[in-house]
Amino acid sequence: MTTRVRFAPSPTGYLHIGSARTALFNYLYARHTGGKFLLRIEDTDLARSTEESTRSILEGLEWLGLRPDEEIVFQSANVEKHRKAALSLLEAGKAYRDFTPKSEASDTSVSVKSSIAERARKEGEKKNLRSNPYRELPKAESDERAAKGEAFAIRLKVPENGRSEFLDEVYGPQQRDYSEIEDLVLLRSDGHPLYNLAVVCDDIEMGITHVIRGQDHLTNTHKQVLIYRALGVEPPKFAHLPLILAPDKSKLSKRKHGEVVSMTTYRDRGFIAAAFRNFLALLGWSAGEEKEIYSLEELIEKFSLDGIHRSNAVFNFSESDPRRWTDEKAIWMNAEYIRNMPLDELLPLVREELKAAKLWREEYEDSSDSEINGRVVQIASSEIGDAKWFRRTIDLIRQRFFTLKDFSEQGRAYFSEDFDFDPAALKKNLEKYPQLREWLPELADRLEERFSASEGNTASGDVQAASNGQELKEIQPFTEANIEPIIKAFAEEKGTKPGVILNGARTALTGVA
RNA sequence: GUCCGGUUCGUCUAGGGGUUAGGACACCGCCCUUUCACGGCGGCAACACGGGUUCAAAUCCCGUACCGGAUACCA
Repeated sequence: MTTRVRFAPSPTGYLHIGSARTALFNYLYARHTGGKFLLRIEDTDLARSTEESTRSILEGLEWLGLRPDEEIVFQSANVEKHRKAALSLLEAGKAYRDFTPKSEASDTSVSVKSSIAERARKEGEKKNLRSNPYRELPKAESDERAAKGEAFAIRLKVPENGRSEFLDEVYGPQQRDYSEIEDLVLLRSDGHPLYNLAVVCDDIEMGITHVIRGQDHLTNTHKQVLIYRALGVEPPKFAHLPLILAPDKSKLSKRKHGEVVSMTTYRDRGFIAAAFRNFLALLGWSAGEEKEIYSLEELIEKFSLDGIHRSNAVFNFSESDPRRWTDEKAIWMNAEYIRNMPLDELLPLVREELKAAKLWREEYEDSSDSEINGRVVQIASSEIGDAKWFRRTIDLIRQRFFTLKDFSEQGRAYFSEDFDFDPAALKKNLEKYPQLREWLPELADRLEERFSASEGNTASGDVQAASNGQELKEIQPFTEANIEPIIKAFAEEKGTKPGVILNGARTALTGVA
């Protein structure tokens, strides 16, 4: 039997980091086992679900490269089936009608969650989960009241004695006494199916073999197993994932922590999808080796359920420090990808970034330059063509960048005359040495003289150089190796350190430190 | 409250009876570069606590503490 897993978000907001990781793990597991990765949008909570959320989630998954293998299932399309399932359970005597009027939601000033916790605490020990007066109502009477139009919810009849058990692929054997599980509502009094029922029905229908989801569902699983059994279906395997926590160890939430938990934030702030995916994979899972950078292929090959942790992971960021707006390891990993990924994969991403920043020029297009090797500093694009120049420039400056945004911000001066000077850089590299005001233009003239692009003086000019003996100096290319001695000599001549010249030039030319 | 889960450097983690407890990020230092960055080398830094079991416990068992999750006619 082939593995079938699913990612089942509810569209009540953008794609959250924790959800994204759940999706990723499902995807990796499916690929690793040669199975299918499915997507189901759990949009049955009409009040909270929005189309925009659905779109945002899809976008996030798309960005991460997690495309479902089959048609997306919208849970709301299946409510009729869910209803039927509840009714069949009722018919079979495995569920009962509860005619208790629906209690009004308590005051809205407190969050729903805490008010529920509060109530649970109050009810405390004396609770008896089998005390519902309608649980043992004779069928005839129940039918009659229903026929008369009295509203009812359908509750699952949880056995009085015994315990629920299942084996979690991550957390091991799980058990829960039935006395701890309430007769959960399957169908609301307005006929609306509830989460646990809907999930089970859909997972059955979709042929799900492994349910991989957040650990916050661990206790739900007992209820769901009960529903599977009542329906006469063998439950799938379950694997629960540790949660991702905020630095204060609270559950990472959209409401509380804002955009740092949203997938789209990372896309919009210049992250490489592969880098972020790599980072996410290592949050709560490990291949058990001393390695951090994994290609998607490697992740798929090495992924296994028993590499998943049992303890929650903290996603480390600081709300007050803009430099640590997200986990520093994620930023580092992104920089690592920017520096080391094949240039041809980076170029299109940089192009998009520059386009967004209105710095893109069509002349940069088509830059298939195979002969690039080493660091050729080519200042003038006129000498080698814009496309080639672009390619080399990106390859040069990517060494110091962390996100794609840096190409249009820190690196703006490479693509536009209109750029800002970093005040700190100005102070440190230019104002400190007033003589630079004369030195730099002088140096520029000297370099110009030396490397001026007259007759065939291009990057590949060394061919000519070789055949031209003593004229060598005149036609050397403008490379790091060739500039260096000139700068050194210049510095010496002016009685200063090359660093002063170099730093000053960099800041004057690019605006950055 | 009750039930369930968890606890190795600040953070992500390896290790699951005998290790100088390993790696990564961050931080610090040195080297490279008479520049920034990259890179290289090194440093700081952890087994929550208390009892067992054992020749030997970070590792197995019990308890405590702390953290988290769940407890809804939400998902």
